[in-house]
Amino acid sequence: MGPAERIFVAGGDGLAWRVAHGVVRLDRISPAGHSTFASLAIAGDILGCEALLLGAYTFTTTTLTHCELTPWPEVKGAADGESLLKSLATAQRRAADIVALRGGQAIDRVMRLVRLLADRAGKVVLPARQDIADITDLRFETISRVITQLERSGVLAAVRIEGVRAARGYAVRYLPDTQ
Amino acid sequence: MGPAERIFVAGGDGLAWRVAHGVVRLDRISPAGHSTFASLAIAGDILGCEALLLGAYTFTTTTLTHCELTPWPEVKGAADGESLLKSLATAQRRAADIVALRGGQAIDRVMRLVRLLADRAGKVVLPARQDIADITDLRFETISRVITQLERSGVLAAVRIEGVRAARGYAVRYLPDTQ
DNA sequence: CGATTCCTTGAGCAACCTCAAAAGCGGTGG
DNA sequence: CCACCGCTTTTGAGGTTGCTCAAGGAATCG
Repeated sequence: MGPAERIFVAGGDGLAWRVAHGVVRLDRISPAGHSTFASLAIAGDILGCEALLLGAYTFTTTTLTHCELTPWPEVKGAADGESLLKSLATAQRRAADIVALRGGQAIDRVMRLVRLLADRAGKVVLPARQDIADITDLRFETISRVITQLERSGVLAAVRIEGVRAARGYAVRYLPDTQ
Repeated sequence: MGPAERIFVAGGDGLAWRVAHGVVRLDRISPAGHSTFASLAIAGDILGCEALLLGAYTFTTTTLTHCELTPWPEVKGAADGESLLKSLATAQRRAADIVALRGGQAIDRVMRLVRLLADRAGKVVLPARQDIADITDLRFETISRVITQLERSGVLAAVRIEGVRAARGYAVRYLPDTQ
């Protein structure tokens, strides 16, 4: 799937998915109907497994970058206690990551997000400025300024990303750092 | 348990618990050893169920108010897929609540927390200023000023809380509101 | 090539932070 | 009972970060 595509909608029913590649945004929908950022899912995370029991998705999900999703569980009926518990533990840790993305100075929030999304080699395709702003609870103008600053200081460098059409990627310096 | 007591420590092993009453703080411990706020657990939430599978708690947990905890699951071996999945769904929603506590203006963050912690009747025992500050990513001086402002404007009123020794409680007006 | 959307940059302002001092609160021991 | 200690909370004054509003530039898509 490309960026900015809807995967499923809160309240609907359907399968669960594993994010094989890419970044997915989870939004909670208020009674009034407007959506607020709730969480992120990245490679390895499970999406929508609550629907297996409850028959309804909790969040509305949207791709923020090019994404690959695979049905979960791979084998029907294999959603046993152990795999669910592992999924729960991952979700808890991911939630703590997201909370951390909303604390501290603007530049630190953005760098924490960059590190969260970067692959081992330090390559990363960032979401749109407005999505980064929603994630970090900053304004998109602030995100723009911070990224400009990071480029000028050499922490981020624009690079071609192979295999992803029309996506501007970055190479990140100082990857192994303060978590 | 009283306030500011340690329940369990990240990396340790032990039982899982259900929060019957009170507010519990979850902290992630960095490799360097200093702890950062990760999440909250309130009445009904499950604590440390990841240790049932992994043999190690993910977070360090501390009580923020007077708390009652009960072992979970109530019946040994009853931690089946269904109850785990329900616990997972609750944890996801709680995580979204916490993320929301770190967005918007200071007064809105504090009020969102107050509403999250208040009981049906609108009574609430708040955590210490410093803990509220850690939760909302504000400074404790800011929390103090905001609470003073809420008292002066009549949104919060100091009250006696029955059955809790030496705890200053508040009554909250405007409970059923923007979530 | 025009339309739309996203991104960049600037200038002034408001919200929150920092630093500091003093007051309140709870426990301990004379 | 009162004096003292440590810790938390309150309050003030001034500084900084990030927000608001605005305008123009770049990218994308039909």
